[in-house]
Amino acid sequence: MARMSSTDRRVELVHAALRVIAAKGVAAATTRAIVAEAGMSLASFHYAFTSRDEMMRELIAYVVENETVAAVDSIPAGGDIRSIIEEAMRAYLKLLIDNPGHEQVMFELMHYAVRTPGLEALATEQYERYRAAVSELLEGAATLTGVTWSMPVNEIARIVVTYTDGFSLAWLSDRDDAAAERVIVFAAESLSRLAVSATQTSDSATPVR
Amino acid sequence: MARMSSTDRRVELVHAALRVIAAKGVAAATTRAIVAEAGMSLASFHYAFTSRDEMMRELIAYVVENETVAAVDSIPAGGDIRSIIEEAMRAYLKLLIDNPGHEQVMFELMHYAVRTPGLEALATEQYERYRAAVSELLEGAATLTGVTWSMPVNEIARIVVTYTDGFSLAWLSDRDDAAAERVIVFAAESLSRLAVSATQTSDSATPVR
DNA sequence: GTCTATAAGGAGATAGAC
DNA sequence: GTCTATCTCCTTATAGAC
Repeated sequence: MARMSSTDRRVELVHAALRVIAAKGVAAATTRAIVAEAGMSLASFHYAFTSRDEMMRELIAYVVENETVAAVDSIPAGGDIRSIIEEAMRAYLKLLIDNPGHEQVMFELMHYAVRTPGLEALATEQYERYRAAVSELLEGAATLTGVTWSMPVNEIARIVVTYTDGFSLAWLSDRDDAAAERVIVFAAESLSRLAVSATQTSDSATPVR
Repeated sequence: MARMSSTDRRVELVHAALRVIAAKGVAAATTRAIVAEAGMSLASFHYAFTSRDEMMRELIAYVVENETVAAVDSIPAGGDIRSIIEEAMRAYLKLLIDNPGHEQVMFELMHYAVRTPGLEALATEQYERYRAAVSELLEGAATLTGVTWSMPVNEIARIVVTYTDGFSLAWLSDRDDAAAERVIVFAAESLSRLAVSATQTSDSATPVR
């Protein structure tokens, strides 16, 4: 194996670990399985990382840093706010269906982080980043359609993530595409009620309470 | 240790395993940890079960069979349909806050089942049972308040479980009670729109689409 | 039926040659 | 820097005494 900077090696090992985890779960991501996937020797692992724990910390930090919701790229152009939300959620569902392993890894890593002393903060940060990404999407959609949100956008993002996490778990358990889409239709409808047409007075919208 | 029927021993070992998992996660539920928790010898484990895998199958089947949502017992008596839904969800949130380990175990076991060949069906069944329990609650609440549901109750139950799973995950990651309650307020509001006052004609209600 | 003792293998981590 | 070989510990599972 050619020489490689320690940083590159760390990144490569993290990627290999993610592939192993996606294929077989967190429990199967032993140092041996990881180096086999990366095509390295076992000693190289401990040359790059002092311990498996350190690698897992870096892996989760990497995921939290880089894995923002990919669906954020694809704001559908036309339509009203309801259909934009619906289409964005459908796009996310498609990602899930096309690559169930990926989303399951996110869930498993989140549980791992919550369980592991010293890593709890990473789980919190992971969700903050989800909400931040969704918030951007919500603001973009509002601008596009000329509405304003009747609630802090971050609060709405929390509801969106509640929906996406919820139907993702259900889908992972029963793989029922149609049922997930029905939930999405309901979700988009309920969320669009939080949008106020900018030309309306604010109390013409339906407040939540 | 007194003699004990093999069935009793199996049940006791499953309970011990659940305690270990709640405290330290699925990965920490080794046969040794389990028998230590149960106060048995290692050999007793393999007298009761042929393998750890068999125990895990029985454990998940046990959980799926017995762990229906405890909040179902506590339908709040007074109020309209919206406040009943809200109070029931608050009751569930209280369960979560009082015993986070329990709900986390449910999530982890679900992921374990989805990952393990031969156990996928148990994950599906777990969610079906959740929905069945919630469906009962929804029908009870509808009867109590004299409304009918404008959608199949099982579909509404799916949305309810989407909400509860979603805000449970978020709460596990950030422990933000107030944020969870705000989601619950929104959820109850959105769900109550699916209720049609029995004296109204059905099209006076707001359909989802 | 229940125990102690142990087999057999996989895990993380390290020593030391090159 | 990277490798092979190995250490030590912990895992599931079993053998065999009582």
